[in-house]
Amino acid sequence: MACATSDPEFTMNDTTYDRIYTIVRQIPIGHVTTYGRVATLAGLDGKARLVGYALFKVATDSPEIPWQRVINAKGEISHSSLREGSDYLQRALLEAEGIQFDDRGKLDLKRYGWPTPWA
DNA sequence: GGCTTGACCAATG
DNA sequence: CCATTGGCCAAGC
Repeated sequence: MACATSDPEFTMNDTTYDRIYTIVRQIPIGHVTTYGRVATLAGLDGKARLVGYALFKVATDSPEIPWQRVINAKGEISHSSLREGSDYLQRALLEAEGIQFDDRGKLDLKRYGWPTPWA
């Protein structure tokens, strides 16, 4: 099979997941985005559910992906039964990037939202 | 191949 | 603000 692409990251087929990985990797430090936003940027507008599901799978398989910078539309960190207890870890990682959280564990999307400027 | 579950979102009441 | 509903797609059984 002929692979004309020189980039090892784009040698894979443009599957749903590969697009999500690419978007998440482009999130700069100190900024965050929502699942819906990633879905839209990945061409999966309205399918935010896929982002969450796919991202979770790659999170454990691809530590190079800053999945911690992806949160829900409420500007809060989502948590699942499996990740319950690790929610603090995600928050700690974001705080380490200079992101401040509210008492309720929320952050200001207007300030940390990406891509900027936030709508 | 059909049913259930899932890190979601937007709209409605 | 919280609860409920509909939608969308993929993976597991």
